Amino acid sequence: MARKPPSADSLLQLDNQICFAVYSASHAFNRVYKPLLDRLGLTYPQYLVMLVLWERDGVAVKEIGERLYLDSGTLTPLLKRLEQAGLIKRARSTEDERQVLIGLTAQGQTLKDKARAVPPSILAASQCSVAELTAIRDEIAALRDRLNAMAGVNGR
Amino acid sequence: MARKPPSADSLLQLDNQICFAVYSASHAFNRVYKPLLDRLGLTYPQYLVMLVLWERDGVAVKEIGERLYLDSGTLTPLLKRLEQAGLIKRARSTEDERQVLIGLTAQGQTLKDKARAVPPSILAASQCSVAELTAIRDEIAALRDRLNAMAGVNGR
DNA sequence: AACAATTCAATCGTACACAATATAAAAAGC
DNA sequence: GCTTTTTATATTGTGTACGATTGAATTGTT
Repeated sequence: MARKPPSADSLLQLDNQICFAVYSASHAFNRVYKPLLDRLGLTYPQYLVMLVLWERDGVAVKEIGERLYLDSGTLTPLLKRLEQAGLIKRARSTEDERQVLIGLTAQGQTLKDKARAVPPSILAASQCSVAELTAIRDEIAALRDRLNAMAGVNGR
Repeated sequence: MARKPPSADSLLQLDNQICFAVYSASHAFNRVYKPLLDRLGLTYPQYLVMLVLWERDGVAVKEIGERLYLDSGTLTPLLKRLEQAGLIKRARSTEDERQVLIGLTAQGQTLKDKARAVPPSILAASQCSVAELTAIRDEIAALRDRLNAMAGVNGR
């Protein structure tokens, strides 16, 4: 058995772990988003749901879950709060009554205009060029997809 | 009114947002970690606290919070669960009674040996070279630090 | 047609995460 | 010395996250 390398346990060191970098960056993003989203009356996961709906209206809960990698246990109460806020409506599909279709209300549609102000503010806060952010984004997304494949999550 | 440009609202598209890449990657990491950490009887945030303590024992709650970017509202109940599990002990500092010092129990020390198996498994799941992961890690950490600076979070 | 297997959403229990507030100890100012 | 301010932790309330289970609806198979 060989002796330990010079920096014993370096793999267990917090700052060496990519997962912690990602975990803490996620929180950091949330902190930057919060004041911006407060103006829209949304939390960050709620904002993600709205992004999905602004891309395509009238989606089943399951599809929202597939796009955001969230399950019904998370989405059901979140969607109820969005409904409470008057931004979406929930209705069982008539073709397949197992599904609940999520649609935007007029108010939910309108909110998109205010939301356009958000991404530029984030870009500014990151103090990065668009090219840099795009590169990191694609690397992280690729890493995420490999991890999800490993954990048996079916992608989009 | 002009027609929409080819990629109207591209900034609002889910997959174009780096924050979503980070957010979803963080969840993906959690999914990969879960079965590994279940064997240690830890959740991921609990594992992070243990990493801090394995690096240096007998730290105040505040310092743990600074390293992990978490506040007492998160840490207090988490630390109580770790105490319940017999991995740590909590004791008010005698010099400064505002501080609660967190120390490893013998059992908490021992757990480090089992924990050494975790990082290699993560590395394998990522299907990346160490060099690639290191590069992404440092980019994300740098981004996180800029975002935190923007949000007024005092670094380490 | 009948029934087993699957799918989808909801529910429940546990565990973060953070804002806001409370409390108590220590430090600073006068 | 005594008040004010700051600091460290704890508490409470709201909102995610996710595993496990349930129940209703659909599909697949015989």
